[in-house]
Amino acid sequence: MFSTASQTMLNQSLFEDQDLSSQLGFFPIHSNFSSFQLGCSQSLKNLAMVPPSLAVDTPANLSEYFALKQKEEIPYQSAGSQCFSSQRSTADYWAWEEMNYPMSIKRSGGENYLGVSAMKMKKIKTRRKVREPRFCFKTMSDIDVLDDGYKWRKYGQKVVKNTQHPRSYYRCTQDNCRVKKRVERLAEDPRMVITTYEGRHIHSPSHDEDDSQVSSQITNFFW
DNA sequence: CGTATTTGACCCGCGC
DNA sequence: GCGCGGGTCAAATACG
Repeated sequence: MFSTASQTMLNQSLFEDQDLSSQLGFFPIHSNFSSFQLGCSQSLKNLAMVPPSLAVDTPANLSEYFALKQKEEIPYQSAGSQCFSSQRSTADYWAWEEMNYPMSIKRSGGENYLGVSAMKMKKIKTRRKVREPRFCFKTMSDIDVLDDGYKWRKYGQKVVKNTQHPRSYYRCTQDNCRVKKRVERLAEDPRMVITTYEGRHIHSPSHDEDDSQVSSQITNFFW
């Protein structure tokens, strides 16, 4: 069902580092992207992987998956148990999300460097604040801002160190909805777009289409 | 003219 | 304490 041209290209890209992916149970992605700087096993305790059967490979599928995610219709899996037990064949995993509790990790250099994401988790631990749930996608697309059914307003752009592509920051335009997302391109492969969502919408997508119909179609499609 | 984007300034947590 | 760097703010600008 996902045997599209983009899927093939995506997999080729993702499989570049077979060792690390099989070792960690998820794909090593752009080392300069803070949310993906989790190349150590400890961090997996705080991640939930997207089930392979629900892997999405195109912007359209991303939109569908995101819609489901927002409605909590897709159960989260604990990466800590899934990745290192029976599910060793994790080649289809390509996205992850943070679980909503702090982790105790120590910062280390090189490939195991933990970026902002992890550092903020540490802050949360000390401040006893709960971080908004986050999950992210790696998608092959010419379009930076993928249509996920929600309306976003850009509030910042930043050139992250050691990358040539700027990271863009968006906020949901809906009143009282504090969902944010970050969009950036992979340095190693500019064809890939990484979208990170933070928080959960308090409303349904503001699309012109018939949302309920779309939703039911998606549900039937997956389950 | 109202709304969205751009972009430099600013904030703040972290490591040294 | 200081500097770095990611994230956010907000004034200026663009756009319709």
